[in-house]
Amino acid sequence: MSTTPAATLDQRVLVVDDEKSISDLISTGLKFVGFDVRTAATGAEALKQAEAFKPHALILDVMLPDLDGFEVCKRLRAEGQDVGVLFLTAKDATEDKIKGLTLGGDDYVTKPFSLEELVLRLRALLRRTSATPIAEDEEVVRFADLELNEATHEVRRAGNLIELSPTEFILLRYLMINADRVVSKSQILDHVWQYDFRGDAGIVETYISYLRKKIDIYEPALIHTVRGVGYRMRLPAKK
Amino acid sequence: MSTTPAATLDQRVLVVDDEKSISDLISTGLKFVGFDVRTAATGAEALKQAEAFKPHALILDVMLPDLDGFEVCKRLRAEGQDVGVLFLTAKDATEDKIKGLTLGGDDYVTKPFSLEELVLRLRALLRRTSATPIAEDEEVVRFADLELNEATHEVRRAGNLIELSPTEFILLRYLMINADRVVSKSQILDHVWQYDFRGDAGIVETYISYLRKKIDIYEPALIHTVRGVGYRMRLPAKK
DNA sequence: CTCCCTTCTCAGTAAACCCTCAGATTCACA
DNA sequence: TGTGAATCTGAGGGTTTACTGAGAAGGGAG
Repeated sequence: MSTTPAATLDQRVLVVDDEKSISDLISTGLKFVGFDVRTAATGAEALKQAEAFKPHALILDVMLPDLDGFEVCKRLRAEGQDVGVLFLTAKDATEDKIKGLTLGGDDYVTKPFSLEELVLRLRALLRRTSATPIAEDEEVVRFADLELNEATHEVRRAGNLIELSPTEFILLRYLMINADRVVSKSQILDHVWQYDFRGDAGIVETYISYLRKKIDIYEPALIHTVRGVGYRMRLPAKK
Repeated sequence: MSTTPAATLDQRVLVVDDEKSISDLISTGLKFVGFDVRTAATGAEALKQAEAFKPHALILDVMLPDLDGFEVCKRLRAEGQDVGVLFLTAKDATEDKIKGLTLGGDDYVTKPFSLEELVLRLRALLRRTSATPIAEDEEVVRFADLELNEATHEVRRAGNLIELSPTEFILLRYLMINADRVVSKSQILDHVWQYDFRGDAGIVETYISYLRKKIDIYEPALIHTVRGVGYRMRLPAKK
């Protein structure tokens, strides 16, 4: 859905959350973009699964019914499992627990999150923790004369710098990654907006409008409406 | 995260501390910037490890359950192991023990420290103790017309000397080392602030503000906010 | 002990952002 | 060409986020 499966094929991710709705959401989303996913609902189960599954990364809720996320992480590391961890935390979580996470390449995402945001952070984490050094342009998404850099958060069209708000940035990235494909408004809503968003899909139209005013003031227009279906990023049809 | 791994690749460091949380912190941080790290929890273990591992440097807590740090150091030297040592001491340690250390090229850092500070001192120590003479500008970080000298602790912009407090210095250095990349407030907190800091990430905003008033009174501004993400040091965008 | 520097907190202000809504516009199809 | 549905977009309000000045707390130097 969001990138070509080949790019992440064989990357194993263990998702640990006791809310089934959340772990389902994440697991479906990740499977779709090509990860090999397992889930666990408790800390104990996570430890057991990790041993057999040998994941490249963990997505780990800090609030679990038995052990907390940090404890799970600690025990894994003690066993020598060298695995990057992406923690899920409530927004108002006490910051002192969070502190120190980014040192070892781990990271955290606050609930509620959007799928794209999660995948983005997961990929960044896997890049950091993998042995191979980070190739410069692994962090750049391109389409036509559009260029979106995840490391610098810069967006350029034909070399011109474009300022985007956070939501605009994620939306544009989603469109670019799905270039040439039609994505529906509800798909966009599911991926780009936080999962607890309970508003109208009309918000997507608003943001598409914002984007057009920023990136399609240049020729040719790249964002196209497919009436009754959704949106599609493409170059003008040849001939 | 903080420097290019290549720069320190293959440098072996032995970390000796009986508090696991501390040695973990240091070890993850150092591994991440490219050092080859081993750990030991006691003086005896340290001596054993050192023999096999042949580290280029030691990070050595002075308070160990068996031998104290100085004793470990003495015995190593007696065996002919010529290795630089970075001592870790409590803030209130008797200074007379510490004095005289810097004569031999060794150094010390007081607990609690920040990771960047530790890495900074470790690198300086390795430069001093390595056989190859110290290249002058290995100790200078540059970005645009900004110049930060690690040896003299001097900062200049367009030639003008700028007075910075210790925290401001480390923060600026962190931004410069990560020039062009966006660094989040939690990343900054994890690297620049002491590991026992239990405050709000808002402190980072305050210090960014301090820095701006000192270095961005010159044109062009170099410290840029990426709303919702973090900060980024960069030259003005072309176009 | 006093003064000065530094660190950190807090709160008020300013700005950016997100979202809703409604009127205008476009499109498909009869 | 007329009509309804879908889409576009400007305006505005409420919320969030960042900036900055003021001041308390702590430590070190003289």
